[in-house]
Order: sequence, then C-alpha cells, then structure tokens
Amino acid sequence: MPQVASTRWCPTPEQLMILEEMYRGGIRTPNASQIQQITAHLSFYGRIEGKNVFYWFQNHKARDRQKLRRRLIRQQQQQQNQQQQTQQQMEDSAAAIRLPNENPPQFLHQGALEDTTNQVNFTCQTNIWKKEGMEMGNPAMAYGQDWVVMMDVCPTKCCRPLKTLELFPIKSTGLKEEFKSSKPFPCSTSTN
Amino acid sequence: MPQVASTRWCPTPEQLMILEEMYRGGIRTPNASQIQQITAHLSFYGRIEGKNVFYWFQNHKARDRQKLRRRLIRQQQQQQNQQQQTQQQMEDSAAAIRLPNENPPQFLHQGALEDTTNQVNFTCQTNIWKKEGMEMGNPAMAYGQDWVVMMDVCPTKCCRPLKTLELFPIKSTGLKEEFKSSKPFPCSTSTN
DNA sequence: GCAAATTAATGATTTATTCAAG
DNA sequence: CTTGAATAAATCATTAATTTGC
Repeated sequence: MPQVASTRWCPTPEQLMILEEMYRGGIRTPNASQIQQITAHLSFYGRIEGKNVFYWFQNHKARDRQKLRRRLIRQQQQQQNQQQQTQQQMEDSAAAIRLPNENPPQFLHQGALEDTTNQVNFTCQTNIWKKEGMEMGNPAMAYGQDWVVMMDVCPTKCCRPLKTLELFPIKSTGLKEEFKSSKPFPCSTSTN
Repeated sequence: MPQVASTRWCPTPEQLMILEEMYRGGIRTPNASQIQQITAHLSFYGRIEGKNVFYWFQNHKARDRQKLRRRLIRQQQQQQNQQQQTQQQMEDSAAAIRLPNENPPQFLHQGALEDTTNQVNFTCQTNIWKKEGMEMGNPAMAYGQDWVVMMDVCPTKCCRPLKTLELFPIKSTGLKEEFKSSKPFPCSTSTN
C-alpha cells in the first residue's frame, strides 16, 4: 500500500517530543531562522515543513492559553460555589448532621495567582465554553474505601502531621528531571 | 442555579499546576504520608481530599504511559513508511526552498510572465468553494502562503553565522522570548 | 473481538485585534 | 487617521481514540 499521502502533517513521536521540549524550554514564537533550523533538525525524523513548525507553535501556545483561561473560569465558578456551600461538600463519614452555617472558606488567595495572561480580559468569552465536555468517562472508583485504610494504616509515619516538611521542592529521588522552571513559563507571554 | 456541589473533585488551576510540577519532578506514586502532605498543601487552594491526590497520580501516570505506548506504536508504523522514502525526505529538507505541495494548477498563466512587480503569487486556493460570498475577489491574505518567501528570503539577511547551531538544547535565551526586535518575517517579499 | 458511530485532539486556515510608522 | 506587519483568537477539517451494538 503506497502510503496515502496524508493531507496533513502527522508528527512522529520524536518530533513531538522535541517540539514539546522546546516549548517547555520557553520557545513560543520562533522566528524565521529558528523555524528553519528546527525544521531541518526535525526533518531527520520524518517529513516536515517549516509551516508545520510554525503552526505547531501557534496552536500549542494558543491551546495552552486556552487551557489556562478555562481553568481560571472554572476556578471562579468554583469559588462562587464554595462561597455558597462549602460545607455541603464536607465529609460524609461522620457527623453528617451539621448545620451549614459556617463562614465561607478563606482560601481565596487568588490574588497571588499572577494573572500573567493579562490580555485575557476582553471579549474572547464568546464561545469558548461551547463545548462543555470534560466528562472523562467512568471514574472506575475501584477502591474508594481504601482511603481510610491506607491513610490509617500508614500512620507509622503520617500520624505525625506536624512537621511542615518541605513539600514543594519535592522530587522523587533520582528520577530524571527535565527542565526546571521556577515559573510556569520563564518567558511570560507578551505583556503587550 | 442551586449551584449543586459537584460530586467529584475539580482541581483549581493552582492545584493542577502544583500537581503537574510534582509529576514532572518525578513523583509517580506518592505514599500515604506524601499524599497527606500534598493534600494539606493543596487544600490551601481549595477543597481536596487525599483520594483526589492519589487518583490524580494514578490517572496521570497511566495516561502518560498510554500516550507513550501509542506514540511508540505509531512510530514503528511510521518508521516502516519512512524506510521507503527516507531519501526523498532528506532531499526535501535539504532543499528547504521548495514550494509547499501546492497544486496550483490553473491560475498560473494569469500573470506568469508579466508580473514583474514584487508581488508574490499567492495561491489562496484553499477553499474557494466554501464561502463564495466573502472577499474572494481581494484576497487580503494573511501569511498563510508566505512560507516559501519567508524561508527563502530570510537566509540572505538573518542568517547567523552558520556553524551548526545546536538546536536541541535550545531555550529561549533570556531575551524575552518575543524577539520583538527581530521580526519573524524581517524580509520583504521583493525577491523576484 | 470487530467495525460503524461518536467524540476528542490537533493540524491548518481564516478573521480580528494590536501596535508602530507614516 | 490610515496602513501594514505581526499575532492572537476563532474556526474549519482531518485524523486518532473511544464508545457502542452486534
């Protein structure tokens, strides 16, 4: 079967990996010469043209932003919800009878959430959420019960919730680590 | 409406970011105490339970593996294909100055010879039949077709010293990533 | 198990917006 | 104020992944 020339570029896994690595490395809108070089390199792994590289970065960047925006929106909605009925969602295990009259949660630290996407503010709310997908299929809650057990059995160590072990710099011991970016994106999007 | 509390955990952007960072950092199957810590930290940003953390890592790991597997499969298939046309691709990429596989059949005759202006023959033939009413008469053309021009013209000017620039460790050098100074398409189209 | 039907992902185009020069 | 370059947003279109009925 003579491979039916696909109408559109279909990146090989290596190409994809390299592109993603570059993206993580900070590349967002490569200029012409960069595109040329990237294309040259990637062509080693399969057919590719400059426009493919260009489009890939365009799309990837755009969809990254989109994802962020969605998250923000969802967050806002969530906070709304939470302000209204935080307790509702509280635990079910014990003391199920508690009147929901506590104060709203105070984890509204969203001020800290740097709104680096400050160009997001205008009218692009048109129909980003036209697709309300995200159902994600069946959760297959295999062993939802084990939680108690697990968290409970382990206590040899965790029963001591006391120390604020450094959590964020956490890393698994020796696994290969890729880039370390202190910020989501070392190069913020153009602040216009 | 009544803002029904979602039955399932819906991570906030911060939570997601932190989890992803941890995952990138190598965490795959946190143990109970790790989960506890992570949960404690993340609960700062919104409601979350230990099982959410657990499931998240489970799922993320699984989907990562799945993605890899698929890429590998596709890669194998593609490599088969490639072996048949490797040469072809090499040449293509080397030439690098090649019209994209456009098939610009008919309207070449139109200005083939007389067009001594610096106009480039845009072949905006994409889907003429789709939107007839629009401005097909005056294709204002974005740069969708400029690829040839761009890749062709630039080298004369923006070609940097041609050592084999190493491309893979590429990172956006500290410079703002936007390269606003050097425009992506710095070269005029007057190559004819 | 399987292929048709459906859905999600993403490559490719087109349209709208921004910003700087003139 | 207009125009053109550059880019972001929106959209179209095709491929892949999943679901579904057999």
